Amino acid sequence: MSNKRLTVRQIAEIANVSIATVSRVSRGTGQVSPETRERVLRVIEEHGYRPNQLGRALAEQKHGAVAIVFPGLAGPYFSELIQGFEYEAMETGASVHIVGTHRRAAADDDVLAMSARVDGIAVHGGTIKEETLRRLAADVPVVVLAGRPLDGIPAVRADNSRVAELTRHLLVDHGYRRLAFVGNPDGSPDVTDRWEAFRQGHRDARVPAPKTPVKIGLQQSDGVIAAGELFERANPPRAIVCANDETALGVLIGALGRGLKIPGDVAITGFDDVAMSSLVQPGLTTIRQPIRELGAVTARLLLSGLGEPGAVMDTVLATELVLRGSCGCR
Amino acid sequence: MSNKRLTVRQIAEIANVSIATVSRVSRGTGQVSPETRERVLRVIEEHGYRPNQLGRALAEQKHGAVAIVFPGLAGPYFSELIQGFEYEAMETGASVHIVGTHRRAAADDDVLAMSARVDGIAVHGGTIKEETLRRLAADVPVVVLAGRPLDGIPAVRADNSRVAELTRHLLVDHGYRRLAFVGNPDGSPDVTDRWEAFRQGHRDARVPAPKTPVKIGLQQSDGVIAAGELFERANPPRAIVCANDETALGVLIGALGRGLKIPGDVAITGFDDVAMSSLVQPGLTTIRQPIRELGAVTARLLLSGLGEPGAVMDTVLATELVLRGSCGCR
DNA sequence: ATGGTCGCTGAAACCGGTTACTGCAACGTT
DNA sequence: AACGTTGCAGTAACCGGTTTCAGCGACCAT
Repeated sequence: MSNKRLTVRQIAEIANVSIATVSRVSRGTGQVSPETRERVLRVIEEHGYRPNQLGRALAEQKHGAVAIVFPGLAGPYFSELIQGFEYEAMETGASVHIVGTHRRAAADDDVLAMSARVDGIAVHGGTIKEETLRRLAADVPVVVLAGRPLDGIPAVRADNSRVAELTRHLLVDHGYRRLAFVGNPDGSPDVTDRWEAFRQGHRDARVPAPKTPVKIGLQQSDGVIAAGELFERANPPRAIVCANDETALGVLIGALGRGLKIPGDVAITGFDDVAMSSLVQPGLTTIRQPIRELGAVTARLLLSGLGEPGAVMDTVLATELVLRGSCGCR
Repeated sequence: MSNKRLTVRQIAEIANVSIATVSRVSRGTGQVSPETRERVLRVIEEHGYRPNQLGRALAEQKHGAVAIVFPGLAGPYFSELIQGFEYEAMETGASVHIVGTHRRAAADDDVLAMSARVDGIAVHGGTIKEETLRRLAADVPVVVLAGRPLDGIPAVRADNSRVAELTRHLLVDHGYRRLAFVGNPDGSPDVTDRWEAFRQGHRDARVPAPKTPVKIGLQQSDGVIAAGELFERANPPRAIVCANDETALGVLIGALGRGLKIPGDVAITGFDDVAMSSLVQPGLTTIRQPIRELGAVTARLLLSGLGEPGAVMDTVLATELVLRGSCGCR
């Protein structure tokens, strides 16, 4: 029943005014006499007129939309992140495009093409090549989400260095030795930082750190796989620091499935503090990062225009150590 | 370094042709002599010209974009679904808008507003009011995803009736009595259908079905909560049929945390067959639905135009019973 | 030589809005 | 009475593409 939408000119004709006046009334700008406004409003109401988004966008020279680029959206982390971003964007009247690069061959090209459709793009750290990122930033405002600033491209991220504190806690407060790190530092800037902080924690405690991490993805199922590898070792780790809660929960499930006691046989920690982490038995010791806020701040930054002068280049949100049972506390 | 983009007219002037010719060359339509084409292409190449998306969209009267509306995107189900949708849409050159209605007060209005920005909208079952859905469909092509067709609005969904077969398997093949259903039929059409099929399975086996389900959300953490309720009952269920794998995994974690044996003390089943389900110990008996394909089919349907005549009104994708250890098999 | 066809190209209309500028009438000031 | 403001509304240009239609020269057939 899609009857053709009316245009400004038709509304103008019906209301017996010019298109300029219709536009002024519909967007509430400029001055219009009360009677005229009333009359035009009635006509608009009656015919359910809503200005065509394309015409408006072309005239205003802006899309009223932003995009968020991320690897794939598996797990609560990305869900929260995107919802935070989307909620904030919608609040400002901007719609949100998504581009998942996972499983896509020409991802970088797709991202570049997206620049023609939006007023700004948030790119999750580690999803596209630096070179692509630079070219993208030449076309449209860009913010790196969960990564480091690059050549004038601002970033929004969480304080990953707190993993050093967590590591120190395991080494010093609990006296554990033989820690393992689960996560692939090559995959994302976040994991790079956390692995680095893990090693820093060892240095701080003057304990030698493991040479390599267990390189694996960030999903719960990856954690289960990691558990398989770690617990089959001749000399399994006493404590496992995971790059995020998802993998930590996977490791935890893998451990429980093997009849291991947590934290008696092995301590496990994560990063994020997702909903599940406080529900499992024992509760997962982790580092809380404000995921939703991360997305929201990014959206705000993107939509605030990214003015040249004293622009914010690096926004680091505070994180917090959350001690529960899985590390041996309590 | 955002040097202003060149327009058709500028390219035309440089190449010494008319804007019509530039347009013809850039989009490869109409006939242009080889030499002219070559010359224009060179200019386009040199200046990195790419047609402005807004101008093009206005002229072509289409956005080149579709939207997907869903409650919230927690869990692997929505991830897969959206990725399937997005991948297929991108393949066709359409970009994807997302609208999460979770936590949003004016969700219905937002969805309606979105209709001005896209060529089609996929709405996940149960996210907006039927009335809104109807009004939406008056403006733009709509497909209901994981729900039933409504007044000429086509739907794409999975065969939920297989839950009856699963229920029969638990009742007859394993001889369990006292089954419980975890999931809220009021929340989504999928759960409504599965609850209905659960009762049908009881009728088929001539066993009285429980009066009410455990009304709870679809996330893993909800499953943990459901476990709390079920296992504290005086007469806990012998088998638990969950509305999806997420809650089933939550229930499983809750059961393991209480030291219960699966399937010895309690059998647990899910729906979806997400990655985790084959990794837990014991493996989760579930019903596999082609989530990705569901999203992809929806996108294809939306982008194929939804022609009037013999249009497909209801697409039901096949599901498959996957028997693993959690029901007592093996 | 004339008329018709074909291949190529350009002028101009169009998509549907926004807005700078202009004009007009009513009013107040000297 | 002449002149400057002020409030309101319309004309037309513009945003950046696509596409219809017409024109023009080359070629071929009569």
